[in-house]
Amino acid sequence: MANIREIAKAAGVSITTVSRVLNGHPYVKEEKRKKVLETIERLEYARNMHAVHLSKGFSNMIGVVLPTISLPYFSELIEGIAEEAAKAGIHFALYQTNYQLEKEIFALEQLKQRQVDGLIFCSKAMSDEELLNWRETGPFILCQDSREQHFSTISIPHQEAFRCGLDFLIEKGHRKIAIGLARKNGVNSHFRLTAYKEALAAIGETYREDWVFERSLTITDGRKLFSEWSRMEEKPTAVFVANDQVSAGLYLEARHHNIDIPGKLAILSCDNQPISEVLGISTIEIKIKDMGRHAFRLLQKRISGHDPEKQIISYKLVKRLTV
Amino acid sequence: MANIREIAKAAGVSITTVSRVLNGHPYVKEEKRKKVLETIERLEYARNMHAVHLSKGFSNMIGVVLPTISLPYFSELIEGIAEEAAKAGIHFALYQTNYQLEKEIFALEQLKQRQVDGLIFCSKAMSDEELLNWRETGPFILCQDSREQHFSTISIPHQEAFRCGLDFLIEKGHRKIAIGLARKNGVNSHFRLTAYKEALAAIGETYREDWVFERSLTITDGRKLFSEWSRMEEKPTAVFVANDQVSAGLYLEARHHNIDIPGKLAILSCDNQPISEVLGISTIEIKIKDMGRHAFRLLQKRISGHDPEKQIISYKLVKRLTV
DNA sequence: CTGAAAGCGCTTACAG
DNA sequence: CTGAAAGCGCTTACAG
Repeated sequence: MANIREIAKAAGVSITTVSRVLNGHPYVKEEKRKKVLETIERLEYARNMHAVHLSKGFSNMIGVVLPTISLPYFSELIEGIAEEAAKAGIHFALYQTNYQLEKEIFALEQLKQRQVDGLIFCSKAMSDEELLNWRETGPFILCQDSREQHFSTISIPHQEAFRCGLDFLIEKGHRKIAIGLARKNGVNSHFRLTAYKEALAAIGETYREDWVFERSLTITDGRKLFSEWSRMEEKPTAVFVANDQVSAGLYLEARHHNIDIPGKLAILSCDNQPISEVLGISTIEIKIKDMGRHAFRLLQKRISGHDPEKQIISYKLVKRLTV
Repeated sequence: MANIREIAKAAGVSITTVSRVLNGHPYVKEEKRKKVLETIERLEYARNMHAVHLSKGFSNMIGVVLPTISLPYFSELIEGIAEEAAKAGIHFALYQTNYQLEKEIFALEQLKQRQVDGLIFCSKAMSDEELLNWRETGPFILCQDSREQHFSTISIPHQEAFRCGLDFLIEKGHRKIAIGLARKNGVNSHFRLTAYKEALAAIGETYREDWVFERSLTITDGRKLFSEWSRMEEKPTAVFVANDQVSAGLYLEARHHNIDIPGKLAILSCDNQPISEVLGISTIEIKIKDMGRHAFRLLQKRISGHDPEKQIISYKLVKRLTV
């Protein structure tokens, strides 16, 4: 395929001039510009971006690190990122980790090798302390809270939001409340658990470990959660789970077994995905797509040398029929 | 950041030798190899991949072109692609098009500029004829059927699969059957429509345009579909829709209005996502993730110079409670 | 406004 | 086994 030298020769100008036309520089006589453009068209020339990247030192590509894309939470987050990235003419590569540390390290190595200009961690397994070691490697941001001041973060105030949901349940008369968490060791789960313990303390209930369900992420997990609930001797009257997929599974399975909702079992979740609306499930709305959009802009700022900053995304209780 | 020259100097060897170590070439004295590795470690050296790509002429990165990632169909497809790509140590960039022609052209231009080594079209708006003009640009494959012999394709035999679903409905006594399609002008929709017309002809029913719902993709679309159904003077007794999201929306809304399913309204869809299992919706199972895996391998073959080939993914009728 | 030349950081025949 | 040198295809001060 043609390269810049051939274009220059064919158009009867210097390589420099071709490059100027390519990059939209001013100071090129209109006549020459036309000639060059014409030649490019005729020879079907396209720049070799590898050379451009080597020369310029960056690639206009960022990396998005996440456990899996098949959860609505993450695919919405990506949508938001993708939207802003497209506007800015920036590409992105996806690094699926399944929360495996080595996959996260792999992504960081890509950053080090300049494969990408920056990284967005949608969620991670690596500890903040460990990630701190990579600080000099290149710019990255987190879509979760961190007290580490060197990290730019965008997050939902999970503790506060979760507490808001718990208080709503309590206000509705519930005292026997179980919760479902996405991961055992995630940051978000940590904050939610804290909110849970605080809320229990506030109403004088004791914390029961068997009322904290873990690894609840999918519809299928929600269905399993119902089985566990129904096998319990002493049953919680309300279950507050991590996302609408879980609540959908739980709700549908419960309905299937003719459980009175919210009479016998109240259900609350987070996200406000379409499915929760169809099913009439009460939920805490989180604007995930917005978070993705902001995440991208935040990374852009870091890439262009701004100091780290912390951003917060708002949430909102959506009352429907399951509480 | 350190470059290969500094490593060479610090290790007391030539640049060539460092490169050999980096690339795992044989013929490097163990002693030197160790020394180089040590130096790399000490200086925290990482290759600048832009230079590697320029030198080698490829980037180990492919592009995945798709309308949106927030539909389960596509996110599963990506999962399959991602899985194989990770095994092969290949990255991928996502190009979301929303079926906009210029976005698809953009992706093809990236290919031309060597930004990616190849392209997987998960679904596209561009016609086969137009895409044919890009044949010389670089390797790409389609995840849909095409009679164009120059394209590698992997596909579900949509016409056959859809007919299988229709025959199942007919066998159950339905004659007034409506269908829902994802897009008006998609290839898949075309095949499904053909199957529909053939099935109607086979039972001597006339084709009614108002019984073909279009743009039915999401849960919300499924709910709308129910409203349309309920407003109809003459109601179809069965609706066969494009995916489990739509059938879920339709089913839930119908249940909400106390419609007897399948007595008053039979529902069938395609995919067999978890949600169809939870709701007990009959569906045609399509192994989308498998398709993604094979799609990646198919592209790999094209990239390494193999001739185009056509692959088919199997399907299976899953009988549950809605028919 | 224009061009010759150095530089980006690798890989890889080629010669030893 | 090893290294000097050419080459990948651009960009960008610098000098005019």
